[in-house]
Amino acid sequence: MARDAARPRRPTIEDVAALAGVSRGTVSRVLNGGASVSPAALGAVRRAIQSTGYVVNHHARSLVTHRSQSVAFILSESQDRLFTDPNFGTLLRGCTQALAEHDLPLLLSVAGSEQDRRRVARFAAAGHVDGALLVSACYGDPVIGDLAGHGVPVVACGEQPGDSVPLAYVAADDRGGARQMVSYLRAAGCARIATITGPLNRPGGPQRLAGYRDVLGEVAPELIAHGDFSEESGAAAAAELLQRAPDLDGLFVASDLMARGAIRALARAGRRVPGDVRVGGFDDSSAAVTTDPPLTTIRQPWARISAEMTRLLLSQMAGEPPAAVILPTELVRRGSA
Amino acid sequence: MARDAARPRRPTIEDVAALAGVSRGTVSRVLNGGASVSPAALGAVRRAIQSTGYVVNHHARSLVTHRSQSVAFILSESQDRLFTDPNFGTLLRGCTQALAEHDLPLLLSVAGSEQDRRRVARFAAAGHVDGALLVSACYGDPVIGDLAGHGVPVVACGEQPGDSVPLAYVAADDRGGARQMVSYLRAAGCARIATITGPLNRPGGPQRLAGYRDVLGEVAPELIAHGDFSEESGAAAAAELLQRAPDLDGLFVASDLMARGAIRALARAGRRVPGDVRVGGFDDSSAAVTTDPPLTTIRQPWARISAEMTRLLLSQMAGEPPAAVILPTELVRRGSA
DNA sequence: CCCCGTTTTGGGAGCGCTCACAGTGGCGTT
DNA sequence: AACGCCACTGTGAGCGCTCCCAAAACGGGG
Repeated sequence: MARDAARPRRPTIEDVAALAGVSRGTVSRVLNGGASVSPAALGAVRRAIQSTGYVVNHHARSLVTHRSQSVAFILSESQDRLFTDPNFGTLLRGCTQALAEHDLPLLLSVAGSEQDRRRVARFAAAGHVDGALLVSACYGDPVIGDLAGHGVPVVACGEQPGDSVPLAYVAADDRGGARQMVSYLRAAGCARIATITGPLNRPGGPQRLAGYRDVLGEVAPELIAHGDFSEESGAAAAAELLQRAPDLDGLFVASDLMARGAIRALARAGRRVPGDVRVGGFDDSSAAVTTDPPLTTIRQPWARISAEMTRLLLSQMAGEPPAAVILPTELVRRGSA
Repeated sequence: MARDAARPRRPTIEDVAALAGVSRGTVSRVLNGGASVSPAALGAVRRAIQSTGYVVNHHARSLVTHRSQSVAFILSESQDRLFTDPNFGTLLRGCTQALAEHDLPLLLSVAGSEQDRRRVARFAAAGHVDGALLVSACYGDPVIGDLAGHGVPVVACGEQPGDSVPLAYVAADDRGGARQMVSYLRAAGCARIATITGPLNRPGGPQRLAGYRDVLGEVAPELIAHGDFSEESGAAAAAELLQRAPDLDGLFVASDLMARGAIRALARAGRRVPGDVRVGGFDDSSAAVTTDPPLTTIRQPWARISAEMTRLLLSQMAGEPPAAVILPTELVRRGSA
């Protein structure tokens, strides 16, 4: 087989040592930072590594260090909603990049079903990864407790309250962002501002509703409809709101994707945006620029979120206790409000 | 640290052996299929595994077997276009799932820059993964030759012609699909059918243009515009076409995302779809249902594509030679044509 | 009852690495 | 000149597993 011919035998640390005229130990020292290695030896080893094309064998190293040098990115979410939401992709990309800078490969685990979740938890708890980034789990997701409980460093995206183990997380200031948007709508002259919430058992859901209430106080229940962050649910919720409160003139939607659905539903009902109804979204995902008119929304700082998640994970892996980070949001004015 | 307390010492194969009253070797045999192990021993070992909560140490195993039991999913694409295109997500999800069924974790590598590509290639060639799924590389991407040349099993998504090493790939029948769509447009009465192509140095690009030409023969150059698969490029190309050939009444766009842009551009120019211009897309990605009107398009069988890619990779990992698979497409009628 | 072929089993060797420890030698002090 | 110190280097042990070979156990014939 060509494969065997092409891979005669990978050079080992011993080969490098022999070529450099030093011992295994010295090569190992060079590989791990080069402390207390003479300049001569260091040079020789570097040259030997170059000329043999040596690459460390992670498995051998991990076997003794007990660290796998990789982290899992766990997407705990029903399959279909998974990659339709542009936020996932943005986050995944950011984390891959941030981890790559630390030479940490990212293991992608999709845990859609309960069974998947158990499989993934077992895998991570078995020490196959040094830590995990957890995304979009519902509150109280057992996978979380399992991992953090087993002493695996975990950082979640979004707050995870009601969990016994203190869980590190990074989140945008959902509540504050919602306040920003609703205040903005009111300042723009809206008198009857409705909202479409996300699922209240998922990160971001309750906080954005709370922000809405912070500004408007106790609003009439007919002004609040619930979605599940998907585009279709946004359209359905908007139709429902129009039924219940035909006089609404402002609409705060808890995600861009739902906002896109809502705008479509409004158009279908003959309402002009922003003429009749001003619409504000949340996320500033790629969906925000594909609505007509483009969506005024709250920007989540995804790049910083992924960077902070990675930083927090690394610090936990280094033994620091779990921490939480809340990042500020920003209002992005486009055409819809 | 809590972490150390929670992980006293993971049970090893030796612990299991002791508890089951057998030797290491026997436990290992059970772990690897249980051939020539007496029923009594098998039962005892299984019970011991249960009660100790033993999980194999991949690193130790990999060290001796020289297989890492994981595969890389390499996205060789400029950063920004990466996750905006819903196709990537769909494919990634499909592959993750298909691999999970074989208990193979997926290592996600994003190789946006030339430097990234080298890093990723080195990583994969170093034997850290048993194989790689390659997505959206431009033709002649050096990363490909490197890997396949080093004897790493690779399966690409989309044809990779012009490469010296025979490379396994899975693709939808791009040319046939394009023919289907263009024929459909013509049968619907379109007399001046223009096209917006994808980049001609990327999988799918040239084939879809070829399919268009198969049906229409040598068309006037003003009917052909080029995009890069992104939504914006679709809008720009459509505007350009409208300029050059104001009388066009049919438009075949080589991706849904570009089609969405094109439809927006047409609307802006006052053309009604499908009244004035019938528009056909390609992909049937999630973008197809978010256009107005919904997009008539060619469905790429993503689920089968990921399944076939995985199957091909596994077969190559088992020593089979690389093969290619072309999957049929299907026309999906919606409102735009 | 012994012999021989066939399961089944035990355990040594070794995968490639890190870690700890025991040198080795150069150099400044007393 | 003898000593201690320090920077550096070599080496044995061992991480947890699989592989392989030889030994043990088991049966069925002769």
